[in-house]
This record gives sequence, C-alpha cells and structure tokens, in this order.
Amino acid sequence: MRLRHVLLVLIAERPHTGYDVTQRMQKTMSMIWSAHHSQIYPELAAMEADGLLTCEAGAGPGPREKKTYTVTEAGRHELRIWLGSPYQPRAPKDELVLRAFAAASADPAELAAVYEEETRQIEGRLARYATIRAEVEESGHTDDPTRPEFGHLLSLLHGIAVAEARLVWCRDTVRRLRAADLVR
Amino acid sequence: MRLRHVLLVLIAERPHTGYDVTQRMQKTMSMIWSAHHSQIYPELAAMEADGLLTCEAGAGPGPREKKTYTVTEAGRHELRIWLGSPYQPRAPKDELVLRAFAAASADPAELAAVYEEETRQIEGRLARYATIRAEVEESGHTDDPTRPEFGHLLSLLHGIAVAEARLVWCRDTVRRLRAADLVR
DNA sequence: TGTTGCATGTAAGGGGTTACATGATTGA
DNA sequence: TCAATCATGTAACCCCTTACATGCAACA
Repeated sequence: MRLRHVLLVLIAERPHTGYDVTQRMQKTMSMIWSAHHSQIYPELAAMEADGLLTCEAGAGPGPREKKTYTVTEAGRHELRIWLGSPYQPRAPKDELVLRAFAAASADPAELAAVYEEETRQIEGRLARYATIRAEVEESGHTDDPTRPEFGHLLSLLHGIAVAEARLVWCRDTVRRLRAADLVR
Repeated sequence: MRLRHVLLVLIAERPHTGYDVTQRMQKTMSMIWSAHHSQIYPELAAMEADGLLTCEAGAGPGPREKKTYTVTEAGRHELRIWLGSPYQPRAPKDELVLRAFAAASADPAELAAVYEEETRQIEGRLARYATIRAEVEESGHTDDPTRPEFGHLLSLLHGIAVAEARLVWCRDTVRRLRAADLVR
C-alpha cells in the first residue's frame, strides 16, 4: 500500500484531481516517486471508498466528470501514523550497479560507454535540480516546517546529494574500465 | 525480464544451484539486488527451457533432486548484449525521501527519530561494507577486469559512496527537523 | 486539419512478496 | 529433541507497466 501514502501526501497539501497528481509525479516529483494514471485513478476511488478522501465531482472537459479529491480527518490520521512508523527499506534494485558487478562478462570499452552516457544524464539532472532548488528557496518558506516547501527542499537535497555521489562513482568507473581496456 | 539478467550474471561466474543464488542475494549481493527463492526457482526452469542455462541434476538432501545450473553459449551471448545495451533508469521509489517530502504533515520530533534510527542503520551497513571491501581487495584480483572481483569491487564502491551521501543527508535532515521542532 | 492539453477510465500481463509444503542431515 | 542448514517447489495476492479507449477545447 505504498502508492496510497504518496497520494495522501500530495492531496494533504491541497486538493488534487487524478490528473494533477499524475502531472506532479511526472514533473517536479519524479526524483521521489512516479506512477501512471492507470494506477492512480483506481487507487483514488479505493481511498474514497475507505474514507481517506472525499470527492467533489463537476463537469469535465471530456465525456466523464472531473473529480477533485480532498483528504479527510481519517486520511490525515493515517498519514501521521505512517510518518512516525519505523522505516523498512526495500532491497535496492539498480541495473546500473548490476552491470558494474558483471564487468568480467562485459566488453570493457562498451561498458565504459554506458557509464559515460550516464554521467551526461546525471549532469543534466543536477542542472534541473539546481533550477528547482532556486525556485523553492525563492519561496522563502523553506525554514517553516508547517509549509510544504520545507519538505520539498529536504527531498530535493537528497536527490542532489545522491546524484553527486553517483556522478563521482560513474566517472571513477569509466576510468577503471578504460584502464582495464588498455591492459587487455 | 530483469531477474533473468541477475541470474545470468551470477551463474556466468561459476555454476550455481537455486539455493546458492538465493544465499548470495541475501548476503553479499544484498546492496545490489535481492529475490526470494519462490521467484528464483521458476525463473531458472524458464531459462533452461529457453536454452540460456543447462542443468545437471543429482541426489539432493530432501525429497527432490538438487539441480546445478551452468550458462550456455546462448546465455553468455544474451549477457553480453544486455551489458552493452542502453541503460534506462527506473523511477526511484524511496519511502525515506517521501517522508521527508511530507514533513509538513508530520510531527517533527517523531520524524527526526525515524532519520536518527536510519543514520544508525547506515553506519552499521558501512561497517559491513568495509569488511567486505577488505576481503575483496585481499584477493588481489581487483585490477584484473577478467576476474569477478573487479566488478564486485566496483559495485561495492557504489554502495559505499551512496551510503555515505545518504548518511550526511540523514544527519542534516535530523538537524533541520530538530531546529523546526524548537521553533514550534 | 492536425496536434497538444485536459480529463477519466479498463484490461492484460509482468514482476515481486508472503505463505504453504516437504524432508534429510548436522550440531547443540 | 529441538533448531538450523541444505534443498526445491506451488499458490495467492499485491503492485506496476503497457496498451486500449473516449472526447472536448485551444492553437497552429
């Protein structure tokens, strides 16, 4: 039931439609979580049935109604319980690291190219994070723990820290693989 | 088809039984990947059916035969193809970061306790990584790209780098949450 | 007139976790 | 005698991705 908590977090900030949630996941929230609308719409309906959300329906642009969801008191309670509960990490499943693990079965030059491309990707991501960070900090609410921006900055700082660590690792990996390729 | 590649990587090093693979995932490989035996046994059977593995069966300790799998030439080919193919990252889904994102809906002191516990967990993990690193480096094969230890060290260095970055972030997050709690 | 954005839904299938199930050997 | 280790399998269920499906409004 992890998506349920993601949806509670977002809708607790302010009311959202399923479409709004989908957009936020694809854009600003993409370094934390993502989900497809095909997963979001049924879950929102289930959460309403369970009393965590209420729904206000109105005329929509298409053939169906547009539904705006709001968190109920029961929903806020569930959210607080979850936020204080012990954290149980999932096993990391990282294909990039798996490939490094398998280096002995690879062509070093080919594998080095994969990590070189990844350094470029991470550099781009870091640039985007820097832009978002400037926007969030400009809001002036990042020291107020009752404001969403406080938490947004925290998660952004995580994204930046981990991306930087991976960037250094990727560069070192390219260097080691190139050295290995010369020896060969 | 991601588990398939993990199994190819491990069995390409040397023949494994399903039990061997399960053990390695739970122990030394846990920072890269993990899977339960209920997923591994059927996948090994499917890979044999697809010609990526061959299987040698003998008397086992229990009611069923013990099966040792070896990678075929087709399996090694598939592995090389995958290692050189473009990397497409999955969306990160990190509950710890999601909680930070939701800080505005949390009790700051309670949330700080969650991150304090996580710093302790990471410190323990880093100590275990250091032990494994010493063992791998002692083997003396970490500069030879044809040896499994070369790749093992690379992935271990990733685990260490990311764990250290997260540790710094966790400590900073505790500090920010405690400061917020005082203001409140 | 064709594409993008808004807005909501269903269906099929892949991947993963938890639980159920069996049974021999070794060591405390 | 009780627990752990070795060893393999199935079944139910949950979560997620990909693809199918509809239709209006605005803009180029």
